[in-house]
Amino acid sequence: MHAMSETPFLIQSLNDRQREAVSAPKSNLLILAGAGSGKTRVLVHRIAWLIEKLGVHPHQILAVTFTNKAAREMQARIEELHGSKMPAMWVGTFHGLAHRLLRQHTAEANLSDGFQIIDSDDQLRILKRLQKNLDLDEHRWPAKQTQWFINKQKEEGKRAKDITPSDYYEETMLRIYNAYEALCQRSSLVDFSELLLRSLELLTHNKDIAAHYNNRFQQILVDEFQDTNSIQYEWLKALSSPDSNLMVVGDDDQSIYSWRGAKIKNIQNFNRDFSDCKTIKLEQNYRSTENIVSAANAVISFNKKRLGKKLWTSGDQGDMITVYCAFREQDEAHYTVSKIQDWVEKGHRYGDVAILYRSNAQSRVLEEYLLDANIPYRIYGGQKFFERAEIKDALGYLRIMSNRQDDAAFERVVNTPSRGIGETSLNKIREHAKTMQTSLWNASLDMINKSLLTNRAHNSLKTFMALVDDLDQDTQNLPLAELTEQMLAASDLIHFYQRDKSQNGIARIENLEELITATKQFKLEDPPEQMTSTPLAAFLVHVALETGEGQAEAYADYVNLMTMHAAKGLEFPLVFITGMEEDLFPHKMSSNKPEGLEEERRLCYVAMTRAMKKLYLTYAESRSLHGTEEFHRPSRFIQEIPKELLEHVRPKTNVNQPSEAYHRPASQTLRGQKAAGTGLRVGQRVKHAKFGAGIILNYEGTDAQTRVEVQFENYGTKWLVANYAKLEPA
DNA sequence: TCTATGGTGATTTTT
DNA sequence: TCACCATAGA
Repeated sequence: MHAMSETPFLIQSLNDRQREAVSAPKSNLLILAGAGSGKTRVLVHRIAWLIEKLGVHPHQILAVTFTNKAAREMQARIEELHGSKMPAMWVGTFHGLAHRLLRQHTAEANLSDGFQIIDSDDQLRILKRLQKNLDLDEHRWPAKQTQWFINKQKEEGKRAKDITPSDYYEETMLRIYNAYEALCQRSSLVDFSELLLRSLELLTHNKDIAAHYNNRFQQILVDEFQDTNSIQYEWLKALSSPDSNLMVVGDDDQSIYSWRGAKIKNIQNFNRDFSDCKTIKLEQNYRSTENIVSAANAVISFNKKRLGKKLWTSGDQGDMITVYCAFREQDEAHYTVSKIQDWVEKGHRYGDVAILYRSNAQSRVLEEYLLDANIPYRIYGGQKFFERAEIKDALGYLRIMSNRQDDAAFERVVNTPSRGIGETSLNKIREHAKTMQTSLWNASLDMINKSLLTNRAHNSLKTFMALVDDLDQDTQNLPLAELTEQMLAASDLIHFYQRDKSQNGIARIENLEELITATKQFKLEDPPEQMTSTPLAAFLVHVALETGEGQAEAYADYVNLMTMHAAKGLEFPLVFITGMEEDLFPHKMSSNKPEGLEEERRLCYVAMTRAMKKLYLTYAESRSLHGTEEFHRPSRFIQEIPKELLEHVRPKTNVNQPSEAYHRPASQTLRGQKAAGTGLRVGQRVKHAKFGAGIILNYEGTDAQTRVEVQFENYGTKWLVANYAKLEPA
């Protein structure tokens, strides 16, 4: 193997700490990897080292990530480094690997071979229906909240039977939880948290199976460890043994998902839970300029609960960090756009640029200005392909063709497009299914046999069921793409959406066509998918675990818009962090509790460390939020950055001599704007006791210190403190 | 079954 | 403000 001879060279290309991590003897390892410190590199090299130097067989390695993207990247880089495919190694996401375990042992996991995975949207629909069935008022018991409760319990490893209700609320939640568990079991449906819980139970209830994997997985590696939740931690414990080693890589300073159940404690207690553990810190940053690194360090140092780590770089000092104080969000957007134009005029790409914000709603104004300036952009984290309504409809048909007991799919498609099975008949079917303790499909069959429905519903239902049965029959031996095309035609879905001539309808048809393309491209590559009974079932598994992100054109040159959360793991030469305002960032929902505030600060650290060359922080003095004009102070995070790293910019607005850059937004956005706390507006005519008549050009500040700039007819322009100047409207 | 209207509430999101 | 929802009415 040529890889053997390459290894020394590759090792040399690492820094001391990285090399220490990669070449450590077999042991438990905690790698604290700062932003941009090359953690994926270390993970990948460690795997190569294990195989080539420490005699570990790929078969004995388990590598876990959070996202499919990260898993794919890791797999590709290992294979590239090693020089060949490594099918024996398990690389995947927590959910993907849990699924694989379950497929491998369906019987022991008490699942049928054809079990399918549902996403959170399906889960919510099931719960809504269930609650209606239980006669629970949807206002008093919002299904969203129930969903949250159930997932929370599962993530703590708790089944309905494990919980003793302490009040009426929990009692009710448990009733639903029980009904939900029963329904999923009956329909062979598994939700995301169930994948983990069920596979954990598989291991804890079957000592021999656990022993098999304990013995097999000698080396377990985990990426983004700071994001693991309780059940994922337990899951890792269950797969490891005293004879195996865990290498976890993470950064407590980048833990931004506690609200999703991630436990920082996992990384903080790792040393204690896993004996004989060595900790290595990767602190050299290869991404950003020194100024950016210093600024990020300064901000994060305000957090109290840290494992302690300080990034450094041997790179250039770089530019100062520019702080732009805008009057309004339009002004902020305009400034951002103009700086992007400057960047591109210097010969750089749009694709180098990221605009980050705390909440999705902030993207709108930015989009308007980008559109206006003809700058191509892309928003990350919109709706995922396989989550679109029309795609889910199509998948609903495919699912029920694959498994008639799938109640979620039945509900979705029985009357889509409408074929005369209304709410009344559906309720009867649901009722019947409930009393018979069976699926909607079986209940329908029974009702047809016993003629329990009105004629119209009877016939419609019969047609629907025949449609599904026939489709299934007729397409048994067809390739997936043809099967899908037949289904779209026979179900009338295509025609249903073709009738919609709007922009929206056209897009939906395009998406359905895209679905056919997806079926054409789908190959049975992953072993767990091979373990399903049919190619169709395999495809359904694939789409359930793979939401269809990131198929962006490889060399498309777009400005990237995304939330700070979505930016984690990415890097861009030029980064704008917008909306640096108190109550927006840190967000007011988080800033009351110290833990919340610390997480916001970590988010700021994450956002800042995305920037490689140049970082802009922008904020607006006033911003319309939920319909009202709000005034926010600049974010405290700006003040946490040492002054000497910052360069402040503020639009100058002088009506006589408008400065080129701010001409347009200034005149447009300032006019009519209220100078806070003064009762005065920009553009308003006023009279001063000494200076006489004038017009207000600008203002500054938001409290008792607010100053206004007035152009007097006979005395030129002056800045006056509004509270003292006694300006009268004229 | 489709459309219009009003009430409501409004971080962050992967699988 | 705006988008999403549920409900009512044609």
